[in-house]
Amino acid sequence: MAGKSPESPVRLAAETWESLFRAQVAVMRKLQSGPAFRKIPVNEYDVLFTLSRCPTGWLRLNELNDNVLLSQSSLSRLVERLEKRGLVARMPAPEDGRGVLLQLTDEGRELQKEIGREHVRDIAELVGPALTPAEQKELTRLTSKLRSSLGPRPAREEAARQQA
Amino acid sequence: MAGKSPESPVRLAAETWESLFRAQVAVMRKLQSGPAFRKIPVNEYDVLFTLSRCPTGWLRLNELNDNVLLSQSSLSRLVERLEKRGLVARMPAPEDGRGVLLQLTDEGRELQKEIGREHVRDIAELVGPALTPAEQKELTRLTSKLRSSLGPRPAREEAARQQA
DNA sequence: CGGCGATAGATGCAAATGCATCTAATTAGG
DNA sequence: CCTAATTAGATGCATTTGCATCTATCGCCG
Repeated sequence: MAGKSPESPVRLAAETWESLFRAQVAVMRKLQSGPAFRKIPVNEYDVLFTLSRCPTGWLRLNELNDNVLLSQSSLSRLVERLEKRGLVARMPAPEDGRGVLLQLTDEGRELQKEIGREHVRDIAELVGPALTPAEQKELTRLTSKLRSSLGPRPAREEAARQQA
Repeated sequence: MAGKSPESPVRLAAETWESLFRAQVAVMRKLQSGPAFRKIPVNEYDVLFTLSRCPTGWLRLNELNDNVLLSQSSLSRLVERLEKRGLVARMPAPEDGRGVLLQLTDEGRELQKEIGREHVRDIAELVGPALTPAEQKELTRLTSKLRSSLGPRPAREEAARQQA
């Protein structure tokens, strides 16, 4: 027998996902219970964060939906809430009459920064002691590779200018 | 890649978490939309899975709660639903009059196995092509290390004095 | 023993979520 | 051009979720 495989590829992949998933749950649980998220739920912060990272400042609702683990309708209403609270602004997409563009308001940007600072500090306290810098870099590399390999971009011609 | 930009430890940790989180979202999104989860929501499957992995077969409700990203009350009702569907059975904990023990019913075990098979296949199709076996092992190692470093067993006595 | 704070779960209720569906705008095809 | 098929978002409605609170039990200490 040429190959020693104590573990099948299928089983290995399952184990990898299991471990990744549990780690995410464990970290997220700690983060959620921290003081940073008393003012705003994690999902809503995530939207503010994604908008803050958008180079143009404006983002389409459906592109936002790729980054969040929410159904389209839930995201629609979540954004509605954020708008009602004055944290984001909407405008009809110039090139597509169906679309909606979003950006942070000044208030939204400020709140994101404020929460973001606390959030980043909490993360550092959790992840920093757990992994060496080299391990963190490797973990980043592996998760990035995994992610990019999943969604090789829906490859629309116009999609080139989305985000960097 | 010259190490030209000296990244702060805080920023590195944030980047690591960001990447881990996005990867998890991306994978979970694909898995959820797969055919395996038409019969049962992911959260509910996760409970069945955790129970199936329990060596004794019985698990306390509060221990279950550590594995799932749900509030205590939501888990309570989720289990209530599962019981109503005949997938899990409850019994009062023998040593602790407050506690509840859970185990899979035969039907629950069968459903878990059925979904589990599809689920594992889906995972393999997503993760397998994305990372080499060595990379998968390394990712497993890093996420395990991260997780174990976070929750080094919330010793009951120590846990009380953390909250204030 | 008896009281007191802490822990395990359950429950009322308001808010969030998802599914199915609807409308409007874009694109494809004759 | 005009019509069918597709896509972006919004909305009605039932289910699920979380927060606050409640009950019951456990553990501790005098």
